Amino acid sequence: MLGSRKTNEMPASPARPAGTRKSASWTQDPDGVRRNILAVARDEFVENGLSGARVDEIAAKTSTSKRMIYYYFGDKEGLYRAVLEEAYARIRNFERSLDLAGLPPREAIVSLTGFTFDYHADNPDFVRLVMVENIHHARHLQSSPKIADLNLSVIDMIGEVYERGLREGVFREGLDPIDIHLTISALSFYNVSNRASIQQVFGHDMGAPEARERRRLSAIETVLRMLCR
Amino acid sequence: MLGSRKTNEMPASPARPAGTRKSASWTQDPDGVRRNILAVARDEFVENGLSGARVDEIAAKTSTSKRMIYYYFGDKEGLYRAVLEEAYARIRNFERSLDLAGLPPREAIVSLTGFTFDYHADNPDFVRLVMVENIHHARHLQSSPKIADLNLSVIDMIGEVYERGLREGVFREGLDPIDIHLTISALSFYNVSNRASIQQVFGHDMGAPEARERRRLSAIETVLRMLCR
DNA sequence: GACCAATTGAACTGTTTCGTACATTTAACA
DNA sequence: TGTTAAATGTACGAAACAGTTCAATTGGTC
Repeated sequence: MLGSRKTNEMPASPARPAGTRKSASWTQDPDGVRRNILAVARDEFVENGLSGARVDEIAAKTSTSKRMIYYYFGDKEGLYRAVLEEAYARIRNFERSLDLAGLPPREAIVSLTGFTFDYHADNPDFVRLVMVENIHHARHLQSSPKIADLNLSVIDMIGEVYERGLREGVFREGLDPIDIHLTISALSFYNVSNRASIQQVFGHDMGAPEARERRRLSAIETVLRMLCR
Repeated sequence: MLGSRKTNEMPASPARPAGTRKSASWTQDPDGVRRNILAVARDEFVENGLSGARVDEIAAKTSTSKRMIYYYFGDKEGLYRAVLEEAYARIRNFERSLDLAGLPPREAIVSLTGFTFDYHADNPDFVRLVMVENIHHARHLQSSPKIADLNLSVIDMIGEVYERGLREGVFREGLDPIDIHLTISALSFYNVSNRASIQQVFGHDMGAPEARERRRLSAIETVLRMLCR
């Protein structure tokens, strides 16, 4: 089975022909180099964790050199922090793209749960990065600015939908938006984060398309039942 | 705040007075030494992951020496595997202690969910170890014998209770015992595994007693609603 | 108290790994 | 075309680290 682990190649600059790494002539493309390093680094951190990842290995897989990693990111932790920030920026973007205000409460919850589930299933790298970060007690999230403010928007979104559902009489009272979010997240996260151990212990592959689809429907149903009267 | 990270000291042998590590005289207590090493190693692996943990550091924190680690466990991976096996053996024991057959279906599910939730909350080390193992694609669970058979019992237990609930008309049809288990696990695991990142992003501490209790009730309620007509 | 096997200590080895020094090349622009 | 600052390559240093060597000590047993 080939290509199960496809490395994010992404040439640093279009002017540097693929296969001719480190050729004599190149176009200045600091942003491309940065992105290239970040993509490779994410793969490595996701695969081996923070301590497990090797700077030399990352360097070897980029179109540039180890020198550039330190040039742009300072040190290994700086690189890791950049990877982490990018990952969180992405999911924020995703969440912003949701427009629940236009949907009836029930449909809004179905949509939110489905999208959240899919985002996790489609982006195991994000899930694994969050796992790695939690092993490190989220120390790097802490030292990183601009992460705190963003994700509160999800809670606000849920709060708005929940209020609406309450007024329309479809949702039951006494629920906490954070609790709702945690439930949706837990049901979306766990299948991906614990896929390997579940596979080993139960011989059940959560990644298989049918299993995933069944689990998706189950998650949506569960969240609905949690909310509705 | 002292003692938030209490190292499992556990002297290797009673005859070796605490504080007098490596004294001239000792009692033969291979099992005690083994347990001491395992306890310290678990702390280190749980705290730093497999790659992050340092054999020298583990050795320094035991009442014995690095030599003994290699003497008993072969190498770092062997030690890690032993820690992992012990952790799974423990939760198996816990699960065996449950007697759901004597309870009416609803109460059985309430009990199972509550106990599972509590076990995870009370044993963050187990949760973190499973996270570490999943980062490594559960490679060590695979190479370890005797892990597969044990946990199927939970599924059987759930299956039995579910069947009973169906016959008595309290549960709805069409559910899969594995799916039920995954839901209970997800709701129990996530709060612990992602506690640090949730704390950072939402400023909400899942570990605080009130938050934990609220979440516990929510999990039970959610599982009940998932199952009942 | 003598013997043997289990158990232990300390120093050491070879490798891995992060990070840097230093020289050099190149793009951009006057 | 000459100047300058940004960008890059190579080779190296120093520390960290897993695992080993070799000798020695000790407990149990007869």
